[in-house]
Amino acid sequence: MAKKRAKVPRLPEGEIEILEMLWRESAVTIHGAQQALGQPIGYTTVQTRLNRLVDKGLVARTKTRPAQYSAAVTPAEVRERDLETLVERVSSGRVVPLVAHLINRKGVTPEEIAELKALIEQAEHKTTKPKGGKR
Amino acid sequence: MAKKRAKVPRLPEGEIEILEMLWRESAVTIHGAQQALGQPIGYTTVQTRLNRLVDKGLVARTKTRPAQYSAAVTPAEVRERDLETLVERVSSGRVVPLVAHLINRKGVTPEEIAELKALIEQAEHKTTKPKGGKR
DNA sequence: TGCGAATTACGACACTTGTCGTAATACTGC
DNA sequence: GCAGTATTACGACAAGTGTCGTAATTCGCA
Repeated sequence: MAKKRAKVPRLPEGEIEILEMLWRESAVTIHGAQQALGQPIGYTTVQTRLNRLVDKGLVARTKTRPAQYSAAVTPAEVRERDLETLVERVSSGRVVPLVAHLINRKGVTPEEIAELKALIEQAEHKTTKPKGGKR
Repeated sequence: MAKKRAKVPRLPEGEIEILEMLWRESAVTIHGAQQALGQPIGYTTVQTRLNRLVDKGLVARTKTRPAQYSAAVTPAEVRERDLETLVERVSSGRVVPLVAHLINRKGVTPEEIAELKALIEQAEHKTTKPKGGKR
């Protein structure tokens, strides 16, 4: 039986590729997956990759005849981990340097600046009066 | 001969581990590397991993007798790539959602908020008056 | 009910990575 | 110059992943 995996370790690039496709498509058959991946990959290759993810508990498969595959982990779970790792790598866990990097990297549009300001505004409120922010 | 690799693809966790060690130590012998890694890994294992990185052109090795190994890629190159990938994954290349995520993830201190404000201030100037934007 | 097509199960093969052991080579102090 | 040690080169093995081919099974329906 496929073992349920609570913790999501850092996934190989290829598996993320599959998961992203599933997040976009929600549920697909092998054929659908093959199409959705868009790359020239053989049918059985897709089948194998999908099934291996099922074995790992990262993807679910229905028992219906043309089996439907769907992600068993949320983007949040996977990305959270990646993000965590990256923040750690890039700036030892510090958020500000990373944001600085992001902003300076390619520049931001005036619209984005406005949005960022709003974000900080919000954060400021949450910080100064942590009345009962959920989570 | 080791082929020089201009582009740095997404590296496996283990190789990053080695590179990070090298960035910290700047240059080490195999013994040094083994020590620096801090983990109970065999000498030849370290040797192999290091040499494989050399083959890929990511690490340089001197021809001195106890060879000195050092990173041939900068943290910036590797992180830039990781960052690029992540921004793409998390928010399709959009910076704002990612920043939002970062801020909401663990919250930020008032000091950080001040720093963020300053950052945006700067970005704003750069954007509103692109007097001589090089590029 | 039996055939052809769709679907699935299995297993194979190459490459990468982590882990070593062992053989070959280079140095060093006598 | 040589023995003994430090260093390096080579090759091996297991696990994981990407790629398939082919055999087995299940359906739909004539």
